[in-house]
Amino acid sequence: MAVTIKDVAKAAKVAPSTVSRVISDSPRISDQTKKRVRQVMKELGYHPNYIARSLASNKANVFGLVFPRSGNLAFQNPFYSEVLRGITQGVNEIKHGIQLAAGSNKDEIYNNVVQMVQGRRVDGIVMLYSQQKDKITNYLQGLNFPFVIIGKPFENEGKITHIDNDNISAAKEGTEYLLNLGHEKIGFIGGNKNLMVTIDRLAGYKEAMEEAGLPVNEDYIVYEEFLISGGKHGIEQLMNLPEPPTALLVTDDLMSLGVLTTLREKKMQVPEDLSILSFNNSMFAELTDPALTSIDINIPELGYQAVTNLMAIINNPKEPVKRVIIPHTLIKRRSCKQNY
Amino acid sequence: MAVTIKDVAKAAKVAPSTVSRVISDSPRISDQTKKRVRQVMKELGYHPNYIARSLASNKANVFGLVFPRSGNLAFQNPFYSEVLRGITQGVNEIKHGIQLAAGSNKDEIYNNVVQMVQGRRVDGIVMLYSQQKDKITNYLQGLNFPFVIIGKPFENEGKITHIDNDNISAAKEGTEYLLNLGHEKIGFIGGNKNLMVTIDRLAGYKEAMEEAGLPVNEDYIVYEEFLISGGKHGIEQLMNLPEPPTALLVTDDLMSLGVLTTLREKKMQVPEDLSILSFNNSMFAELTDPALTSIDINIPELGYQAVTNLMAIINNPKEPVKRVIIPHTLIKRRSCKQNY
DNA sequence: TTGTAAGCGTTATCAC
DNA sequence: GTGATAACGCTTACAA
Repeated sequence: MAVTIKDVAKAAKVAPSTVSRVISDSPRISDQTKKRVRQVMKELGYHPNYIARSLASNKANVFGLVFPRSGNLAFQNPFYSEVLRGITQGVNEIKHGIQLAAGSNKDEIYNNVVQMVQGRRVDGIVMLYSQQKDKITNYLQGLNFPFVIIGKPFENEGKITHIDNDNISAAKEGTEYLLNLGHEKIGFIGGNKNLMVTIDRLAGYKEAMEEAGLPVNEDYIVYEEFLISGGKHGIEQLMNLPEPPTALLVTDDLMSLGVLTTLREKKMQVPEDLSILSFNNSMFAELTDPALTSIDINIPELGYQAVTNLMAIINNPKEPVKRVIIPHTLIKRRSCKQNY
Repeated sequence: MAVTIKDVAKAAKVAPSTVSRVISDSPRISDQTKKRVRQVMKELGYHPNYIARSLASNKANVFGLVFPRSGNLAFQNPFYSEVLRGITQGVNEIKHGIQLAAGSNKDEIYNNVVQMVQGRRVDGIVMLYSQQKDKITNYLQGLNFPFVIIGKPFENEGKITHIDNDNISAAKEGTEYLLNLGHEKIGFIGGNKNLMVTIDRLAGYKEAMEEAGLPVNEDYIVYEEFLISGGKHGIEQLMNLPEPPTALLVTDDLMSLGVLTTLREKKMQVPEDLSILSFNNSMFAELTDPALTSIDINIPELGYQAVTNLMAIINNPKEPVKRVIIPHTLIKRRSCKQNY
């Protein structure tokens, strides 16, 4: 069996509680004893049993991460590895672990979350997506369990701390950029209709169109998955219109990749025949041909802030609800062009 | 505070131990009591505290996953989301949780692993990569802690259960496919030199060349990261040779994407000017132009088998060491062409 | 500054 | 079949 606090206590000729205090570096222990106890810990190769610690202190020091379902291929989007990078950095700074809730369907993930939460395996949850009428979100809220959302909550926006971009403004600015290039027939390829990110980006698009005094043509708006294939389907629909758009707002780089591929098959040139303004500025954006003009949303920072804010909520139950907005930047590359 | 086993016991007028037995569906409890206790559990909304259970039973029911460092962008490779899909399925079937060890540098990840292991937070570990002289692998082996590797161990191959493809054969078959198309000047773009997958695929490539009686030109062999940029750098080097190859073995689809992009910039045609045989058959493979001929290695199955075999090791300490080989398939698309 | 002892919510080993 | 009760390894009043 492994070395316990008692073994250390015995060897150092102190009480177990003293060892515990040394571990937590309590100021009420003399430097001398600390030194001695630490020495013994080292000699015996002691390592705290976190499970026992969790039980006694009622703290897991682990956060749970909720992914969209992995059957849904959208989960292959580089968004998740990038956000994970920020999360990883955050939890390492506060010496927390991360546990995943994932599965091939909604129920599986939901059960995962219930077990993490009720099983006391995590102190808080980061939701990596946000969508309408989400069972998990409702569950956590009902329990008043600490959690944050990356994205904008569907409802109770004022009650749930969330880390988001200002997607309305981002899409509005993107649209305005295209408008300024002289485009009027601008298409919109959104993600899943239930996702808040889709809803917001669409709103920004419409706002810009309306402010420019242009009609919002519903035929120009399509919804697809955040996937290469989504982009393919989306562009197919738009190009089949009697009067196809001259520019496109594509809400995800992966989709843009699909759009580009399909257009190439159709022997259409980007940006000569069609301008594309993409979102997320993932690693693909600068590697396509032409490189994509894309709105960078600083994905790792979304993850990092999620962790930081979750920790704040747990440490202080009276922590005010926050809406943290991560700034976005339009990265101009070569997929947009003046329209004459 | 939450409902405990004692609350249930009191309400059901039985002993806590009886409740515990009902939970584990012990055959020594009458159906009557089971029914009654279960009823009470439902009424009170009881959920077991897994932390307490872990402490008492000395089982975490959680597996740890070790990722390559997230600073290393290679971790953005779709390989990881795909392998996660298989792992997720596996752990859900056996009702286990998953905890991540990740970080921006080797030490961070190593510390993560030590904490998971010594902190008793996990019962076993899945290594999602394999490379030479890996500190973590050595640590786990020294402790005789249950773990499996996805890929081939650098050393002690006969002592570590691992889930792998037959990468030597895969690369050999791929090379032979190109040879049969009439290519003789075949280049090889590998991943990091320390990765076993690189070493094996290179070996297969060389074997095929030698068996065909062709010289292995070291200039034709380059090592890059499993990234789009890796592909770009790789192809740059090869095209700068006085006599560039007519066909390429590219050991990752993401790399192939980079190769394709660079070639397009250089106005070179695939497969007319250069044939490309790629690996992994990730979601990009069929979406590039031309679609990539790629060797499918069934990534989710690697993950699923990793979990299954890890569980077997934990359940039976005498479980024999295994080398599980997941079959590969050459998926022919449009990136390879006869050479005249 | 340190020690004693109760308790965290289970499981497991005895009894009966 | 079921009930006491002692672990599991730690934290944390409360004492001293």
